[in-house]
Amino acid sequence: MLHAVTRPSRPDWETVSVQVSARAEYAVRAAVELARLPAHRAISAERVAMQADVPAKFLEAILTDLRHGGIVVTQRGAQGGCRLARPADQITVAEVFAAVEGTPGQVRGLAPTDVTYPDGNEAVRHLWMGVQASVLRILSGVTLAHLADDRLPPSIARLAAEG
Amino acid sequence: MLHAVTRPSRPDWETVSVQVSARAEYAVRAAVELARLPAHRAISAERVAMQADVPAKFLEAILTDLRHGGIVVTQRGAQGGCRLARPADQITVAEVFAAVEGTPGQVRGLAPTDVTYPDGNEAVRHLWMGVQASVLRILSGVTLAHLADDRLPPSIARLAAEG
DNA sequence: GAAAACCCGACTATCCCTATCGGGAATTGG
DNA sequence: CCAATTCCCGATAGGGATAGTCGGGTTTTC
Repeated sequence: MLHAVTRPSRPDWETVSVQVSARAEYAVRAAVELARLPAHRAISAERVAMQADVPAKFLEAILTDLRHGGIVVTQRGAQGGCRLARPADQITVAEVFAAVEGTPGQVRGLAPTDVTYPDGNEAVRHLWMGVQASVLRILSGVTLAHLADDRLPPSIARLAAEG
Repeated sequence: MLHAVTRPSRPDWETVSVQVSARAEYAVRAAVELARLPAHRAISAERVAMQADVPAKFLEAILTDLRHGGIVVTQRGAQGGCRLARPADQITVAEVFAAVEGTPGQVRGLAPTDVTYPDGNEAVRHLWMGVQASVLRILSGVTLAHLADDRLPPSIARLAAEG
């Protein structure tokens, strides 16, 4: 028979799976490299791949997404390349994610607003929505300029330290 | 030539992919069903599966994880079944996740503390850690008792509404 | 001892993610 | 004009994780 042992609500083995896809991570790293260039200076995708340590052909595909998402602009031909479409302090990490993640905000393959829960189970859906909002809030608060300077807004740095 | 058009930092197409696995979702739903039982009352896995609308054999595997994680206790034999190991208000959703998610807190398949970034790119890693801490904080703030009553702590309900 | 119920390892099927390939189209410098 | 450079894009392969199933074994109760 078990007693109702009171456990700490956050034992140290307790974690949650926050998975950042390689695609998203590479996109951020690449964008940060671009953010470190002098304004309006373009460099080739291959050089970005080297500097950000990302497989070159894969990065090419990612840059296509970033271009479609309005994060970067590109220029073909000799002396072409790519650069940020806007100043680095006006591009948030959330926007970078949105550009590269094809299927946003999924709960079991469905858009969270579409998941139907029986009556009396709305709270579960709201919980997923809350998590999503929280993540979005963080990623919207960090710009490429922050990352290019290797810093974070204080509130987020505090969160990271608490981890 | 592009002007530096000032975009809103959160256009409405902007989302992030917060993926809740079927496994985790089922685990939470099942645990909530158990939380709604009278104290110390056990029911069979198959009935839980029906009530929570989860494939029966799959739930069996999930319940094994929950048992290993100390979330539920089970009793074999006729009139056996499973029930929560502790009062529902002492079990957080974070614990449920921890029990069922095999490979927690990954960034490209590595533990976030193990991902090495070149000098000057620590902020990126801190950002992932911040996201993770934020998610963990939310999931640690919601108990099965909350969900069984179909409510959330006010701060989290507010987050969900903002979504 | 039969029925109820959990227990568990093996297995399949499928999907998505990562990554690459090959060639085409634009641009520029000479 | 030509050739080098660079982006552009669809097709596709491989691998690993995820979802879900199967069959049979074990424990407990009536």
